[in-house]
Amino acid sequence: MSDDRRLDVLRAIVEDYVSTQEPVGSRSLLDRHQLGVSPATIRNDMAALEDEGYIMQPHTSAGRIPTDKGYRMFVDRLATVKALSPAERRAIETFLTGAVDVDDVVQRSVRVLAQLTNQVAIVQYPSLTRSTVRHIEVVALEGARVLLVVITSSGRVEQRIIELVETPTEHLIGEIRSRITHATVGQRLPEASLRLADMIETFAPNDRPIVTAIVTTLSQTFTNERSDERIAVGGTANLARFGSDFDTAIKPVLEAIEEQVVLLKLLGEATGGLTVRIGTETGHESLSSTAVVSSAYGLDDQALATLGTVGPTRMDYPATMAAVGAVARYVGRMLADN
Amino acid sequence: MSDDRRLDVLRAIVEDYVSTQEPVGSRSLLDRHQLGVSPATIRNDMAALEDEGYIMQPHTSAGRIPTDKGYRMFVDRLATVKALSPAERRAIETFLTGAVDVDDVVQRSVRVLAQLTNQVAIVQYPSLTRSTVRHIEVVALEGARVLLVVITSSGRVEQRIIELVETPTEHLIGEIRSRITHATVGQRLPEASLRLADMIETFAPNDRPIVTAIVTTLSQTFTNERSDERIAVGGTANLARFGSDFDTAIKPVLEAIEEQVVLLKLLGEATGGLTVRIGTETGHESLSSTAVVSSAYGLDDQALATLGTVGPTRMDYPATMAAVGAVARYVGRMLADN
DNA sequence: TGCTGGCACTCTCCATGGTCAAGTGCCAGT
DNA sequence: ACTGGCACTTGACCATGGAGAGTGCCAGCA
Repeated sequence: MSDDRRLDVLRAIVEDYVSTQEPVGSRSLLDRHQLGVSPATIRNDMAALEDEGYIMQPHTSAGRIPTDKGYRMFVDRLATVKALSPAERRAIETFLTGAVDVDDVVQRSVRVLAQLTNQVAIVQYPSLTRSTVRHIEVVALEGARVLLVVITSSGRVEQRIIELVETPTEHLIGEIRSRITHATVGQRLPEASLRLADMIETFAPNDRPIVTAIVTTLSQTFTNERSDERIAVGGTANLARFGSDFDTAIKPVLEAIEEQVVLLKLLGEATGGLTVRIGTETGHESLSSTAVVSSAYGLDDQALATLGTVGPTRMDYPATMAAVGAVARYVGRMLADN
Repeated sequence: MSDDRRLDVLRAIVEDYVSTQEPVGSRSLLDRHQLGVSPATIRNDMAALEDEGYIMQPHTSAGRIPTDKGYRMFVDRLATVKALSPAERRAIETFLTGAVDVDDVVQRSVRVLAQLTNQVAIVQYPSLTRSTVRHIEVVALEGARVLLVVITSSGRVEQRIIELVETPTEHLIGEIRSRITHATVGQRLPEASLRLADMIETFAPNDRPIVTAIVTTLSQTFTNERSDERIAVGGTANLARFGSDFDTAIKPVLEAIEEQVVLLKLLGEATGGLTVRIGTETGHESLSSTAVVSSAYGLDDQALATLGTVGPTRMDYPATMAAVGAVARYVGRMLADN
């Protein structure tokens, strides 16, 4: 028995099942693919594939459907990369080009990704902790209020307003601004946070309460988990494609979306390239019929955050992977230009 | 035939149907409510209510379910206001108290509202056009870049970075800042935008290109539709309660959520108090089995934006209305304190 | 005039059972 | 090593036939 043909059969099963959503039998498989052998031969191959755990039967007299292991094999070794059509490339480009700020880039990418893949799209906002400080501004408002603004390398702007116990002199504000700028610009945020702490000592004891208040708030902003974990979700209407059983197929995904922490874990710390997590590989019981395709994006070589899609395990992997990869590249480029 | 009793029957039908989700017949209705009459009498009343369009039968030999008109009557004249439990009040309070900025207030309210009502919750961000300018900052960054920051009365902070054709002098920046501040602080944003336009003339011709660039960007920020229409959505997992038929019950709602414009229309320009839109009253064909409960929220008497919930028409109106009202009041208070 | 008990009727729901088609496993033959 | 053939399994589909819930209506009663 030829090993090659057996893998061809597996590929054919995955492709047919993905497009028809129905268990595929030996006959209908031959109708769609020229394998040059008879149904009986296919049946033997199928039996072997089933023994090895790549496919299974929903019930005795039905066709076969791929298992998670089967999809995994398909993704790793059988799928041929499907290039995006020029129209799709253009769609991504024109859609993203109009963005005016980081927020807008994220919103738009989530839309375009959902539309391209017909799945639920997730885009994580550029991580604060992985960015560097580009600019810091300290501005006195009315009374003892002070506005702090941080601009990061990815173009993200974070601001905080605090109320001091006493109104600072203009000179002090200027001094604080320039020393903070000197200490932190160009640093990664976590490191900048450390530098700030060291800086308090360099001020006169009288000024320290004010300096401490400002520095503490900035430090919090630098290491703010909440804003580091922000994500945008889109394409939830595509949940229709997940299956007809609401409780087992759709509800778990909606719940995961509500729990942003779960979503972030799903996207995972994709180190660089495309990551595909199939069924139980997601590490969540309730998402066993779900697959996640994700990719890091960033400026040049440096990963800023992650984006991806969530769909049923029976998805068109080559197309989805191509779309996720392409959007990740474009988003990275957009943020680099900024 | 007593009109009073007929309305009692309608109330009983609504209450039973909401809690059981099944058509209610004359017998089971008497089991749960002491109406002091026989089933036959109830049947006569039901027939009359059906003639008037308040209830209907899904099929000949089934119980009755309320029509949109029936729910409307219930909401307008029959429902007794259900006060929130102390535990619920406390939940809202503790949940919202921890918020650090406007963004956080909105995120938290959407969560608490979804949890209280077990429905899909929607909160519109405080409207820019209905706020006043509290503070404006113009800061020179490196090169010819300038950072503009607007702080509104509701505590919202908008910022924009622009690149000028030429590096402005520090003196010019200071001048621009003070004149803009003078012209706009305390004004509503649309009016502030008008004032800005008039201001350009007061500068020396040489400075006008720079002033114009800054003023134009600020003006755009003041009247930015995109950020005026931002909304947060939560509790989508509660869509499970909408019904079992995905395509007719759930998908339309998901699609409405994707189309933020539709959502905003749904929330509507609730002028002040609680607004309830039932079924076709939403003005959307596909949402005919959906009801929207919304309320404006704001500082004191001034409406800032709207929040509410989307649920099936067979919802617990008194409870939902109480929750929406309470959250709206708390959110208004939170933003006023700011 | 309004309420009640009774009765025939209608319609959905569900369990039953039989047929059909798809698909399988296996075996003997090439 | 592949193929054709055949017996077998099983879910999907459909018609059938109670059972149960609920109705409308009528005649009788306060």
